[in-house]
Amino acid sequence: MDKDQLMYPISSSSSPSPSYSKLPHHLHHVAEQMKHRRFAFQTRSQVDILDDGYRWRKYGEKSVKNNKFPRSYYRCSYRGCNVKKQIQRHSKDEEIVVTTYEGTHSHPVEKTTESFEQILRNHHIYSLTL
DNA sequence: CGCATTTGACCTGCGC
DNA sequence: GCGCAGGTCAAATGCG
Repeated sequence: MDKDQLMYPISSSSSPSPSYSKLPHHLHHVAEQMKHRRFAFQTRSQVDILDDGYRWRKYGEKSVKNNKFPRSYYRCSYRGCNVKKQIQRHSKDEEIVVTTYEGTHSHPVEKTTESFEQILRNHHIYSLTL
């Protein structure tokens, strides 16, 4: 199949085009800033899927080297929202779940307001990186 | 039917 | 180049 055809719809400015080669350099820089808004935290939890109030659809899973647990890739299922997250377990301490968010939601939270703050409240945060 | 997940193939960047 | 690692696609499949 023709990958270049069906890759990403070139719609908004936030389309995750795999290459910025056609952009001027200063816009390249801006695009970089916008997209790589990412942060991660680690919690001690039996389940890897923490309810953060958003609806996610899983789009991939890859094995991680030196780790018997895979990493799961999710995308926010709100139409047009390109926020992603990945979840994996710590290689040394399998009780620890590492959740990484990337991007900013372009829409309000759909579920209850509690969800995300409850995660911070009910789980012990081991590390947080911006 | 309309959504989500599974899963192997595929892509891309990087080091050798 | 080649091979690997990380990331993504999409057809098949599952489920309410």
